[in-house]
Amino acid sequence: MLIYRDKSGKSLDAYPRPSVAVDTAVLTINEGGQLSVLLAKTDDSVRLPGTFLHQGETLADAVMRSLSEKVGVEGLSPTQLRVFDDPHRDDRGWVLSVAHLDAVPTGRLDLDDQIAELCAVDELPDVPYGHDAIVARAVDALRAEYVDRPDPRCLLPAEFTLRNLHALHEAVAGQALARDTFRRLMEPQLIATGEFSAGVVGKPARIFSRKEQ
Amino acid sequence: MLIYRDKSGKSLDAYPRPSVAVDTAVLTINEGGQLSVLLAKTDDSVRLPGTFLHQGETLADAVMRSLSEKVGVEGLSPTQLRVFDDPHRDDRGWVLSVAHLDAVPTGRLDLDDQIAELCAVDELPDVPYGHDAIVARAVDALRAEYVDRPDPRCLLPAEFTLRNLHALHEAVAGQALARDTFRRLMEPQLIATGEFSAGVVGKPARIFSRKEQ
DNA sequence: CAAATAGTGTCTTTTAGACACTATTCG
DNA sequence: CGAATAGTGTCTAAAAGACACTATTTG
Repeated sequence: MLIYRDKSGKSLDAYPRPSVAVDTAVLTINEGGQLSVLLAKTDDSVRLPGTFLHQGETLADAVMRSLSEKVGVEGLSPTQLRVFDDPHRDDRGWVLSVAHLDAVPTGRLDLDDQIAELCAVDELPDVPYGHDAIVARAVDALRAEYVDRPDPRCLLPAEFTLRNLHALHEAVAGQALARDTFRRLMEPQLIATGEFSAGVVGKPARIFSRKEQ
Repeated sequence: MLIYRDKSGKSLDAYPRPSVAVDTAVLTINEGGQLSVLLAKTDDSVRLPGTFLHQGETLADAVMRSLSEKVGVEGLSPTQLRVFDDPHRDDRGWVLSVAHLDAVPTGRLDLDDQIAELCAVDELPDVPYGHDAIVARAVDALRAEYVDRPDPRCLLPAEFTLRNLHALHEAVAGQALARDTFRRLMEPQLIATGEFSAGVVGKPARIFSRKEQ
């Protein structure tokens, strides 16, 4: 490894460096069909799950490690949101936090109530470290991803009806979406399996799957 | 300040920490009316201007400090793009880089050719450290900002004609924009000063100013 | 006057939204 | 059969695009 020295001859190591943390807003649809965020319970507060970045690790790896340890969910795809960089935001010292968004498939979380809980994003309690801003931004980012695509985060199972997809989109958007316009936009982006739903009242619905992405 | 210790009793300081740099894609419109990016010349390469984050400093401050030192431009508004976090991207050691976007008013740069140059974004040469990806992302972000607003980065002077604004938008978008649609979208978002342009061939054009943002 | 630019009016196409109607299932 | 849901067709309103026409200046 090259040793870098600046104009005054100091090496890189001579300068103070910040600790770097990752905090993640894990979004999912709760049992009531509401867009919700995963919160970790600590001794004195409720906050987003996070961890410090280890040497040789990417930010995405750190996010996945923290989620694997705290909620036992694997195989996600964290997306960076922004860096929170107020030098005094953390009373433990100089800590930069890189906020992330991730999403877990509907109903796939099996939480230990002692350490974690789901909270609907429009009923968020007070959380420390500006984590409410991270949640707001994560929700905006997820909404933007879902505006014109069926299910980019694979929140539904591999096969689903247009009704399932419509309900998912309404949960993500937080508002009612016109049925007709939704259909016109989504149907061309799906593959009809030829199967039909059964067992519930009403005409059986075509079952679709996602196109390869 | 509280001393934080983790489960194993170590304090925050006991863990290795990365150096954190900022790199900025400074976009402007060059004299030929092309969207261009500012590149800093070093002994052995051409790259985006950047610096290391100092203690007690925000990322935005570090960006503004580097631009003030390198190109003598003040009063900008850096926007975070993303963190580049490949542990081996920098051969000087473990360095995270936070990429930023900024924009300087058209023609306001007065560059020293020895240390900096403007380069049209669609004619970018090879640059190290994945800086080409930063430029691409900065261009996307700037385009998104200009899609539905007149001049959010104040690239034009305080007063301008619709023709000036149209030319700016075509430079940012990198493609021709229909005159009629552009007019319909922008005119309601501008304030007519009551003044008219003069001295060039053609009917004098109304002069507009930006609404307070 | 010719060339160049600004500004307005209007027509068409496309898209979004609303809504009605038919089809098929369960209980 | 009635309630519930799926799927299709059609009408209307809004937006985008195309284009022609008029207005006003310079040279």
